[in-house]
Amino acid sequence: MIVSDLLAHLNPEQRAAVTLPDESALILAGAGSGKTRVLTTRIAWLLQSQRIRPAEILAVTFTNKAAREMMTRLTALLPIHLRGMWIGTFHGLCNRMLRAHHQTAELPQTFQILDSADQLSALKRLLKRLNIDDEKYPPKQVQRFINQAKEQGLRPAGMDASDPFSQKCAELYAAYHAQCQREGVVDFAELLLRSYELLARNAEMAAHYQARFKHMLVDEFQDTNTLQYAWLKQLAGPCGAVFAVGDDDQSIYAFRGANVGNMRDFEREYKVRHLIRLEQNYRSHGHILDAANVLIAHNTRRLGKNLRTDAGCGECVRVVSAETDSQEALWLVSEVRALNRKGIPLDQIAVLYRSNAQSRVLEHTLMSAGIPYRVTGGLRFFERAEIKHALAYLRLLENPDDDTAFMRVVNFPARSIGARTLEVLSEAARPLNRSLHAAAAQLGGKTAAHLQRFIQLIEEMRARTRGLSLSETVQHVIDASGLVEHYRAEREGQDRIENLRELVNAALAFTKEEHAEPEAPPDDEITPLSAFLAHASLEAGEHQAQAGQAAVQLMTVHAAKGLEFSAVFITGLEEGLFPHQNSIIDASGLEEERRLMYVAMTRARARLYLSFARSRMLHGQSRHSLRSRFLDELPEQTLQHQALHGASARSGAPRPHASHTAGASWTQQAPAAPRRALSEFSAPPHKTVSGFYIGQSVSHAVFGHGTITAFEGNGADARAQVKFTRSGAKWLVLGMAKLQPVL
DNA sequence: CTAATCTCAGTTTTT
DNA sequence: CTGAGATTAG
Repeated sequence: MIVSDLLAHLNPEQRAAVTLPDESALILAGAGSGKTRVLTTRIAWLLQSQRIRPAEILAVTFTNKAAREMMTRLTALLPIHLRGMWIGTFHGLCNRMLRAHHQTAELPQTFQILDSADQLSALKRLLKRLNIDDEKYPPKQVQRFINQAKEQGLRPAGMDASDPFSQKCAELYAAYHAQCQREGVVDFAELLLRSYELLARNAEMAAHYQARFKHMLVDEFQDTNTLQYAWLKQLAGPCGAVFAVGDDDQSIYAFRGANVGNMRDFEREYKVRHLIRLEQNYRSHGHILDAANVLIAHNTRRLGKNLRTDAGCGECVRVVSAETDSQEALWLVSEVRALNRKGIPLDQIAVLYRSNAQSRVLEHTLMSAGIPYRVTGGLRFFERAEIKHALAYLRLLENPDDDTAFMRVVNFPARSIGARTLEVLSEAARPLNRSLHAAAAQLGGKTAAHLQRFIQLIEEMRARTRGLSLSETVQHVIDASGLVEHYRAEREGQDRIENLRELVNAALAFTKEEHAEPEAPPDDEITPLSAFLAHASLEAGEHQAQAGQAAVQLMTVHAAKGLEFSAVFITGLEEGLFPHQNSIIDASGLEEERRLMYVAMTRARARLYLSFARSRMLHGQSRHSLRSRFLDELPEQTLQHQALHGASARSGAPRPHASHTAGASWTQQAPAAPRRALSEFSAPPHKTVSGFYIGQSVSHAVFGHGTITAFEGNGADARAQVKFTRSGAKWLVLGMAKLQPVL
């Protein structure tokens, strides 16, 4: 691809951004303005027209997905190899840097990365060890404190605590740090801070990197926190050109430490002469865009931006009021059907909500109607319990002193090593300042016998896996640890075993990928296992990717950022819910909620629905609420109102006299017979097994009423998982169970 | 040491 | 109403 061709396809602002001279610039990229395109084209332009070498470029993103996408697009664009270019997430790049300089950074070569859950359990262990009342110092709060401190670039020594709580937390920070150091582990924030300190303390090294990276490109700059910005500055040095792309109107992670102020600071500190606004929107139709523009204009302290489109006005934004949440869900189902009939694929329809709890009713209603859906969010692959168990064994192979991993699996599967034994062990380890593993070896007595067996098991595993490939190692570990055996005995264990097998595949795939990308740090030999473990920590894995089958997309507004859909439903637009109660109290919180609403609206291409319910089941009881103030901030001429009431309201709302569960009465009154629903779809939405299908309502002689949620096996072995209203989920052999369809 | 029972809180979460 | 986490009984 010739770069001039690429440039010809850009609009003037995009082109201006792509071809900016060798200096720092801030690009205000509105929603749907071709941000990624500008970023990748800029890199292509630098390489081809400016004779910049790949090794002189660093591009940083927040998510692995964004990094991958940039990589993919670049390789499609350019014939040359991108060897030497640093593209990745903040954490990924810091990891790479720390591995390369582990000695200077005072880390073991095989340091492990703690994810948030690991960090929390490490802290709990610490509190217990120090006999600290976790009522007074809740682990979660201590965790927050430490991470916030790190994100400010602070170490315990440099903290001046004003109150006793902070004082104690600072002490705990110090103790936690010592513990991590002893165990050879780092948490997410530590990756960044260590990397930052590495450069700050080694002028020579800093100078090396500063000279190397002549161009640094930053995606989603509005989401950077104080430490990430400091890291960038450190790496860029006085001469590096930083190309920052972001949108202050889409800053929705302030609650997590993101500092939009970085944009203003950057503008000032880097004396940015070129502030380019990308205001041409290629996604949404006119009315949708107008409505979003007017909404976000209610925020103060903006850098200022107004999106425009060449597409026509398009359809009006539909504002729908329902009596109850279940009526809202019923309406949504019928609307989804209508859209699908009109030819809009299900995966082009998104249902968004403010908080995860809201998905429940929606899921239930969609399932009863037989409409396939996919929920984004929830547990990801590497976060599943069985996977974390397997990884813990692997971590112990790599580093026996990793006490977090040790504690996780020392008694899993059960080996009769209980709380008492472990207390004794930890008591023994403390004065020695040794790891649990090391202390166990020296522990005598009969209680220690089981413990010795465990130590032996780990050592045996290490011996047996020496020389094996990565995937063979994983395979050996899941067998030898007894994990597979343990789950085989469990009723719900089949899925977990499946996931463990998947882990072996993941290891195999990882080995292949690494081979394709020869980007190992130059000076040190990192073991494949260590690299794989880092990969597992840094990339939690796709959100349960259901092999691309057409399904309605359900997710929180946060999760929808960066995505786009033909039709978008924003549900639960009620005061207290969206904007959320906890955010209403102060102006900045409210503005972030408004930005959230703005992000949600700008996901839609052709059709946007905004709905709210006057009463909603919340925490087990129905609550009345007012329509969201955001609805009143939209321009009337872009809207089209609809109020739901009457028959469907009654059928969807058995509330006032509901002594039986909503679920049971609901399903009986589900308006559409599922079989008819099937014919309404252009493509059959689900497969049938012996005449049954996922989402079907059935009844069983013993267990009562339920819904089919999954299938496995075939022929005479075919089994269905049924979620029973009263007795929970069960696997039933279809040939035996005599399930009756309920209409 | 496990299993059953109770209590209690209950936004959003790229790494 | 749910689900996690702690407490208590076998």
